[in-house]
Amino acid sequence: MAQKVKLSTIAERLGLSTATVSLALRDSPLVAEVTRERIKEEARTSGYIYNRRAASLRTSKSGIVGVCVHDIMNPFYGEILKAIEDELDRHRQTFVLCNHYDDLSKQRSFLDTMLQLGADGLIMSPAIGTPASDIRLAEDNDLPVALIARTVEGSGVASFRGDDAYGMSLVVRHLIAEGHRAVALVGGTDQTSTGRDRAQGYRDALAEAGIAFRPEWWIRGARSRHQGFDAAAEFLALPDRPSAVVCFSDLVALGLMYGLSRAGVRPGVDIAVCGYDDIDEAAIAMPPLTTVANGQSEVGHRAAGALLARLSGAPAAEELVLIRPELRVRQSSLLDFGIVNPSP
Amino acid sequence: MAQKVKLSTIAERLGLSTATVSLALRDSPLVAEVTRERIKEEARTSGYIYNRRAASLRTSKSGIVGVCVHDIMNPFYGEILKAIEDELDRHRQTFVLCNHYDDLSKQRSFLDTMLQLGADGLIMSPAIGTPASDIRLAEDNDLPVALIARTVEGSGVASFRGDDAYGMSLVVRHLIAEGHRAVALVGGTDQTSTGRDRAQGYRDALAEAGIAFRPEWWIRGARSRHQGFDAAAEFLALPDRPSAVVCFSDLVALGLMYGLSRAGVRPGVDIAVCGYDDIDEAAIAMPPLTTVANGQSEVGHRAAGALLARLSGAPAAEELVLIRPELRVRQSSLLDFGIVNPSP
DNA sequence: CTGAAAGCGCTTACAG
DNA sequence: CTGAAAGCGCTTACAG
Repeated sequence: MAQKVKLSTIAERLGLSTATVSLALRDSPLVAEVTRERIKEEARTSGYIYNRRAASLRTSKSGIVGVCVHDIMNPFYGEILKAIEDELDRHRQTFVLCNHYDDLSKQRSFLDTMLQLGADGLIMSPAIGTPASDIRLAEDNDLPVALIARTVEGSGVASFRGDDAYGMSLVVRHLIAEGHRAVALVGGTDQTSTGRDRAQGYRDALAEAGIAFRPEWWIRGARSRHQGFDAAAEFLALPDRPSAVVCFSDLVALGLMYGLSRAGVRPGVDIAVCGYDDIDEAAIAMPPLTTVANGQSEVGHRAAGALLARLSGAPAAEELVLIRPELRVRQSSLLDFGIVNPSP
Repeated sequence: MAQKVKLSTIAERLGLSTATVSLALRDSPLVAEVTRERIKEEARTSGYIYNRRAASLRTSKSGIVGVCVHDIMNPFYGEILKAIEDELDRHRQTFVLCNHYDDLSKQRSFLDTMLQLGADGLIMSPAIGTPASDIRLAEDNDLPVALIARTVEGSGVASFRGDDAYGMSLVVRHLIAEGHRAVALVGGTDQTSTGRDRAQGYRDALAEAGIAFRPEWWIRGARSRHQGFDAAAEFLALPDRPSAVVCFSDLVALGLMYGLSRAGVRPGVDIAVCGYDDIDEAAIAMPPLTTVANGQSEVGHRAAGALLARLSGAPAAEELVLIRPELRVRQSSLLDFGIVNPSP
């Protein structure tokens, strides 16, 4: 390639100083209109590339926001990420994405990278077991953090998520209202706040109806479609098989429905199945899936919005923002659903 | 926060020069073992954060590799990205991800950002209509590019993808062998190399069997699960409804199967359906989906590997690396599949 | 084995 | 309205 064009190249060619060129390229009114145009024209034709590292070294603003979640491929995060992306794009911030797969050292190394790159902010759904000190490390080094979906006790930073306990209680109440007394819970774990809160909502709704919680009715662990599929066997082996299941997430529910169908048990006919999150697929699934709309898009927008506000100087606020979820009833939980009937 | 610790802080405290500290932190054998340990200890206890912008400005290596695809939420890209992530992690490169959603200006602005940040390399699945000049711009500014999944004519850079024409011909031949003469193609577009190649494989296999291509049998456009679902209505409205369908992707096939089931047409019983990509879900779907394993993981590994090799000084090679796909036959294409029989 | 000095490409007071 | 100069925090020849 040819000799690299930099600010000083343009300045020399035009007989100006780098200060003037720098100001002009950023549209400063300090530079006369004509001069500004000449400079921009030269920058354009010479193929000048702005060196953000140099600028960032000087200004200690990088224009980078890091985003770290369990798994970007999970549609639950997908919708949050779209909202964040949208918000950051509008503010011309670059979006650096990372999966931590609940591996603390992977998350920590991402955090270190962000510190080293001088990122302006961080949005994260913290990995299981994230110590508050990791969050403090970022905050103490001028890297403001906003949490999504999960909370870290004692971190002292704002956190944005759906009201999982309330949302889960909505589904379970719905099933009870449909006449079910035996309702299983499939998936989730005690190790995340999401898992704990959703399980709590499940227990609360049972208790409210005077139904005793039975530990064997919670089949733990599943968080992916595949794990939901695998959980079907375990569910079907339960001694008094419940007539309804609520799942930790839509993904788990969709996998479970595949597993049940394969075993000859028809979701929406022989058994009521509900999910959680209301991902796009829920409405077109077969049968269409009853679930809880979890406000992912709002979570993303508000978290990004709050972070951007802090970047523009707003004070940090420790707050827990709970988005109110809504029940979406579809055929998977209504056992009279007239599913089309294949005969063998 | 306290005063920021930098190289010179450590140097002062220890009565050494910044040169020695810099070398020690990067494990240079030029620095005596004891000195090195003292320096590292001090860095650790003082909470020193390495400033990569400064280093990068000096060395013009950033440790960043940009990755830009149509949509990271699509499991097809998901598997490629996992492989790339894996490869880059091993080489301690930071992974900056971006969706372009086939929007050229979004892709271009990502490219500009990577140039400005001094990224070391770029892996992209180019947006529809990407001009070769965009790729040249990167290459001419010391930003090596590797293409995945799609090709850009005249770009002169290496490209890694499955052999889509061959793979699609495998599925169609399979359906013909199963006795089908009327096979529809659902989804894809003429605008991507992937779409063109898969459509070509479809035509080739028909021609080979002496079956004339009928334009109305290609229902174009669908590339997502939802679009596949929507395409079901269009397919069912065809005058002489074909007895089999191949889809542009598994996602389209899975959506189509939802749509067909809802209309009372049973995939794997009343109609044969095939996908393409062999994503995780294909094997557990109901019915399990016949598809083509497309080597996504190999595509990712090889593309990242080739890029990393260039970063370590290997010469650029314009080459097209075609991964050989494999047919995976499952029940969705075998009409005698004993699907469990819900009655209303 | 260690140090003094220059320089990566910007921006920012400060002068004029 | 424009310029000269310092400095962001590193690394890299070059000396010793």
